[in-house]
Amino acid sequence: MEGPLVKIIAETLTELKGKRVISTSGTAKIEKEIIEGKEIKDIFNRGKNLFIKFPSLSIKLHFLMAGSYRLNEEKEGAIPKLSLIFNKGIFNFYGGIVKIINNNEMEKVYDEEVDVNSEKWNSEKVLRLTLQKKNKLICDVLLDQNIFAGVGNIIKNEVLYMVKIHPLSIVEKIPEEKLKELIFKTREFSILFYKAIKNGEKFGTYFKIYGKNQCPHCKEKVMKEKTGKTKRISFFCPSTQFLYA
DNA sequence: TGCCATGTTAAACT
DNA sequence: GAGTTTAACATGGC
Repeated sequence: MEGPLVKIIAETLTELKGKRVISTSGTAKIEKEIIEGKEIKDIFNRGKNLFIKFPSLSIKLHFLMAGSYRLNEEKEGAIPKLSLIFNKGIFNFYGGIVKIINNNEMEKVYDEEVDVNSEKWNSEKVLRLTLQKKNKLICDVLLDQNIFAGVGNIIKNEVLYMVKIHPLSIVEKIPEEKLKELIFKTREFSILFYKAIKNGEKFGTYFKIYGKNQCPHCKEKVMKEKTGKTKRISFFCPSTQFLYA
């Protein structure tokens, strides 16, 4: 699940703010008791991570591919990883990963300035961090959550296609202006993605290359292969997208 | 029905 | 020790 969707979930869950956790349950191997009796101070996302913030510590939820949640109901045939039980109501989280981290660490490790959907997104910082990965493949760098928090495999493929850069291009070989264009496009597309889902549009409405067979630009067959260290699938058109190598 | 994938982490290797 | 590969997790969709 990519950043824009997690942001929407975080916004949906803000109604839990101010609620006190009466008890907890679930299969997650964490010290759940530690949050019992505590009040939810905030709910927000940083990239793909969803944070439920309590005084001094936070629960970090990650949806991975197939995570989900239910508010005030159970999900049929699934066992919660974590349930937060309130005086009135319950929050259930399924699949994914649950962790408890302290708030100092949260602020230190999960930088809002690299979150493609954050108001504090800082393009100069993202450029600086990207340039440090000079000999890496751009397809891998785009998935680096310390630089492009919230960007997932779909956004990766779409933005590379939009700016016509081949996924196997090497960072230091890409002209800086072109790299800037790519960086701004990750932001632009992530916001578009967010707004589309908010407006109830179908998931995938704006995809041009992800999951496609034919390049919309030159009509050639789209390549589909696992690329880079991350070995995630890249959909790309070798004719339309230039290989900087 | 079986397999893949909007993803990450830790263990097991080399 | 560093780098790479595999396994595990969970489930909707094709």
